[in-house]
Amino acid sequence: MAKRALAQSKRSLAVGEDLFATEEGGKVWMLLEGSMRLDRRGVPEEERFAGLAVKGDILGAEILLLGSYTFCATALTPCRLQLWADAGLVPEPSALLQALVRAERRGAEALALRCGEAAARVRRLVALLGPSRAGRQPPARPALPRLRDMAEMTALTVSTVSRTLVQMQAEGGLEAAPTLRGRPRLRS
Amino acid sequence: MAKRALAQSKRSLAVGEDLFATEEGGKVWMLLEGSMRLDRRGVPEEERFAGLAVKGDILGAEILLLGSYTFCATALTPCRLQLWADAGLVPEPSALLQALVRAERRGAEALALRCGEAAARVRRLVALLGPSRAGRQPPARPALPRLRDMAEMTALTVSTVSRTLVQMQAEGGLEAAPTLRGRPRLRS
DNA sequence: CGGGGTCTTGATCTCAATCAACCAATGTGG
DNA sequence: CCACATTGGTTGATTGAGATCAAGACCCCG
Repeated sequence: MAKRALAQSKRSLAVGEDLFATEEGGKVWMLLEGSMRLDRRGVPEEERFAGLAVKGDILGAEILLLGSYTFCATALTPCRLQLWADAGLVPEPSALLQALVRAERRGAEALALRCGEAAARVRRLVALLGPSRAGRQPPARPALPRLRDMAEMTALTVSTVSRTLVQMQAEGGLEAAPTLRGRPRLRS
Repeated sequence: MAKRALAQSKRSLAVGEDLFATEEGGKVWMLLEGSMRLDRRGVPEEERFAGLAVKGDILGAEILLLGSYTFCATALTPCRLQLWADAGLVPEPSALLQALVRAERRGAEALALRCGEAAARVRRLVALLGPSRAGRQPPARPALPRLRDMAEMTALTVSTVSRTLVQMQAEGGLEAAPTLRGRPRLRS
């Protein structure tokens, strides 16, 4: 069983993939690499975006209390995850406290993505999930999410985000953005 | 000591009062009545608003982990609070989990206050902290926060919020808003 | 009474939404 | 292998919702 648990204790997601969609086995994950968005299901399109997760954040903790997931978590960039808790593996109080603190901080940051001018918002967003700078292996994939996602997070439109990014990298604000140009996501 | 603890286990706040400003004794509170806003300190005015708390939410849990408060909590409406934890009184895992779930939910709601048209945002806001409807004793004070606060939460301006509220109560959308007209806050 | 805070209201202007093409990359099916 | 559909990104022209600027009313307090 130790072996089986180990085998299932890691996961990878491609851009656009959904963490909780397939499996309903109440597991809680920690995000090791990449960034994800949380969405409320069954809400009118516009106001679905419910939160953001970056390296070290906890996803799906509500399953331990409620027995079902509140949000739907989708990969913004390629992600690696590690099992953090499930019904048989309850986290320690200090770990829970840490998760709580991180959740509040992340909430504040997500809010800040939605005030000020368009350029400032986009800049804040890339700063938030940008630190792929220090990455070792050259990131084959562009570090930025799709424009559609960035638009929803910042409460802007795709057009505006595109214009802003173009201008940013013209001004050098985005260090030679790794050609985040068009290609459909690879589905399973 | 039991008596002392009891004596200090409740607190009340008037509109505009700050929960953590005076006392630095690392305590964690639960909001029993009213609503509060969280702010990041030392941030350029605009993007300070960091979160929202309503009845049942936990405030200041980070003190247990970090030893200092991350946010500053200010009363939007008159508040009553109860001691929830401190250095000597650590909460149970299930309570922590509950706090985490509530924090995430509240974060999502705060985000939703910043998308869509102005009218929709204000409507969502009053719906969120509005349920003073079912209140027993007639609320002497208007249940709504100051326009300044509502403006910052919705990322609108005071002018726009005012215009929106006026129109809402003209259309009956706000059931006879209890004359939320001008009066300076009462400070301590 | 004067000062500082809150709310209201009007006039003007601007930033980003909207509408609409268009290009590039991918995958699909004949 | 090539037409085609689909998805993601870019760009231009126009428009409108809300910001901005400004003034005034009201309330409270020292």
